[in-house]
Amino acid sequence: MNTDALRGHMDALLLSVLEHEPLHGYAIIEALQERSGGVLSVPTGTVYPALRRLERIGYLDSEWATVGGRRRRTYRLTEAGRKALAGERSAWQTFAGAIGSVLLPRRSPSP
Amino acid sequence: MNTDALRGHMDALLLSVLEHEPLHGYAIIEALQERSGGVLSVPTGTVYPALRRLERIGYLDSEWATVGGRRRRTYRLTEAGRKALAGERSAWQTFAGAIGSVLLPRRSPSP
DNA sequence: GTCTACATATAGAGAGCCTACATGTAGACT
DNA sequence: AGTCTACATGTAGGCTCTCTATATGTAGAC
Repeated sequence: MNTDALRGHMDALLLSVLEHEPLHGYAIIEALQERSGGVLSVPTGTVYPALRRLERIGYLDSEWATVGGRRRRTYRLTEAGRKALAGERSAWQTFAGAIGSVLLPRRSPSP
Repeated sequence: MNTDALRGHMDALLLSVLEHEPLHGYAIIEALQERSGGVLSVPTGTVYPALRRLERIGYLDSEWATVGGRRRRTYRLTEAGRKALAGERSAWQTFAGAIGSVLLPRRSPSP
């Protein structure tokens, strides 16, 4: 389960994972996989550029840390990012509702 | 509500709309809009090429008709398209479930 | 000495959705 | 007669993002 279907939803996923705690890229990938019950395996070549893009547009900021001899870049949500997350969430609900109602229409209830 | 978010889900939408009756492009666009409660306004430049693509890979076939002096190309689901639709539906449910569980986590239930 | 896990990054390809434009009929209104 | 809107299909080109593949390096286990 892993096509281009993610397109347009990565931002929401990344912002959401960072909502309650700052994380570095590698940990974000693990968090996505864990939170989605193993469904979302997002490759590093997707996540790292996306994080930089989100930083560039002001939704994240980052700082370097060294833990156990390894360099990490830790990302945290900005205020703008927090607002964007709220927007992304409601957009997702609208979107998923719309797709759902086309794809999985409920039988008309007994009259 | 109309970004690139549709990417990867157009096939499912089109196949689904054609499940119970053949329709021509223009009518498909209207059906999508109606079924989604006005949320999905898919431009013609998206739908017509997508329909041709689906026909090329064997999920649809089409024939021309003239109704009230206007030419229509009516698309109908093939057997392969019907199978693909089933796959798209379950893929959507997996996908939406995964995104949902990342984006809208339920608070842990009282222990 | 090698392998795996941890950790980040970039280049290039590919897919497909969107904007804009082109074309044409039918019917209503002025 | 002329214009406007709804109906109806189609293509070209741009753009953005995701993915694959590759590169680099540390730490710890075996």
